[in-house]
Amino acid sequence: MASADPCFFSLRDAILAGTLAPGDRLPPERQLADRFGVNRVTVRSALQRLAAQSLVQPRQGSGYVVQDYARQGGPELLPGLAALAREQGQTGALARDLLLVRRSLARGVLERLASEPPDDAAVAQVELAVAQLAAAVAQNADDSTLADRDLDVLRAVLEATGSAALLLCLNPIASALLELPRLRRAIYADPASNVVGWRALLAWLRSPDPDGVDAIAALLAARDEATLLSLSSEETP
Amino acid sequence: MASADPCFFSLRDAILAGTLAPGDRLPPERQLADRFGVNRVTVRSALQRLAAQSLVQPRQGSGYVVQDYARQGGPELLPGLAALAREQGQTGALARDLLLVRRSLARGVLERLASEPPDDAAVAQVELAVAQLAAAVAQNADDSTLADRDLDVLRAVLEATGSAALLLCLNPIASALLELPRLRRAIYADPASNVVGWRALLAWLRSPDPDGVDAIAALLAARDEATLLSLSSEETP
DNA sequence: CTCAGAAATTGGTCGCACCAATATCTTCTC
DNA sequence: GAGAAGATATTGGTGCGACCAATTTCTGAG
Repeated sequence: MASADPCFFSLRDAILAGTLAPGDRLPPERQLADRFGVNRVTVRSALQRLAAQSLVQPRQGSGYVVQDYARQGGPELLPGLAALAREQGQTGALARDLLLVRRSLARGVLERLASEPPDDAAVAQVELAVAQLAAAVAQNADDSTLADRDLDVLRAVLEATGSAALLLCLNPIASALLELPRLRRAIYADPASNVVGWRALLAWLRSPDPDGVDAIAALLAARDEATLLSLSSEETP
Repeated sequence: MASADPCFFSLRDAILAGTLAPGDRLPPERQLADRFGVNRVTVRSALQRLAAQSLVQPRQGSGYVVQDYARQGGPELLPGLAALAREQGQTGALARDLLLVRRSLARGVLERLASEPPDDAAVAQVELAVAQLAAAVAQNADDSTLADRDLDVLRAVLEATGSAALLLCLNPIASALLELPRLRRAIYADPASNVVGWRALLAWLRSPDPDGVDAIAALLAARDEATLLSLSSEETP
């Protein structure tokens, strides 16, 4: 009852790690099936998943060619890269990048909201999400729960813009963040200050003015800075 | 010799358009195979592609449930959404969002580069990309070529940061932009000014200082503003 | 009415056959 | 001997039928 997962992850990790370089050709399906001890159908299932992530490209009659995921791939690869980085203990650089992207998207949202203030219902949604986060903090919830609540807040803010593109870009970033337990802990090393930050954003949301964008952005940047500090201090022990 | 594509696109569009709402269950594989006149293997191939994009989730014994792509999906859905919006002639909102995300990511890059100036080799790469774009403009290349060259510039800038996350986030945005021909034309309505903009960024790159970030960001924003104006003026005729 | 167990439904895997596109080798021509 | 046209082998794509595993639904005993 061998599953398709081992085949998928084995090949995926080999590509992400660079063991299989762009331009390389994979062994033929029948051979892979033999090697992994599964049926060709199962191998094909795994290969199709790889192709869906732009990691390989099938060429009938020729074989599967490894793609350059840096040029073709999307952020859905980030969770996998995060898991890989974690195994190798090199999460620092990736964590910094993820926070940067998140912050950048957040700033984009602020600019949008400054020019088009959200309606009251949307603000109420954000308010609710912040309240639930605060409640979770008060109950000393585990950081997994806190992360979920925190993401709900950000999601509510994004939904206030009515922009699908922003939401879709954030989702994989969020998933990748959750793949890095240490980063998750670092983000919530000081849960209370997180709530304070969101409350500041909420206050701005109620009367959004362009001048406030920089202030909020600076606040988010400072928060990420603190997170990274907390993360690096945790590296040594 | 029916292919998996019709099945895939039919279901995908139904989900993106909302005809199939989150929580709905798809007809069973065998029934879909019958309806589309293909084998179950082919249907499974299409369904696995949908699952890879978080549009559906298979549940053994139960069926496929439609997911809420706004919460689960990633930006790899944007090209599909773009194609759908184009058919309905409602590209304006999506175009604006795409430009916003692109601009936001670009600003994130600037901040990173301001704190960590790129090495000379990376700057040279950007220089080369700008030169090739300028050459294409001088030759009056079609906007498809221009778009590619333009993206190469942005890619070179991102690579200067050495950040995989930023690159992976940009890729699907770029693909989605290319799915909107009108937007593509609007971006290159005035190719020369594009080159000017990149040259300004290039100049900043050679001696990046934090104070210049806002200036470049404003320049990018103005550029997008002009693009949207050009796009909306094209709508009426 | 409740709940345990049987039956039906449905996705997951297997094995084999055949088709279509590509790559490689063979053979013929010059 | 070099190049080109055709034959052969390789390799991904699809079809068919079967069985397994998880879930749901139906059935009947209490």
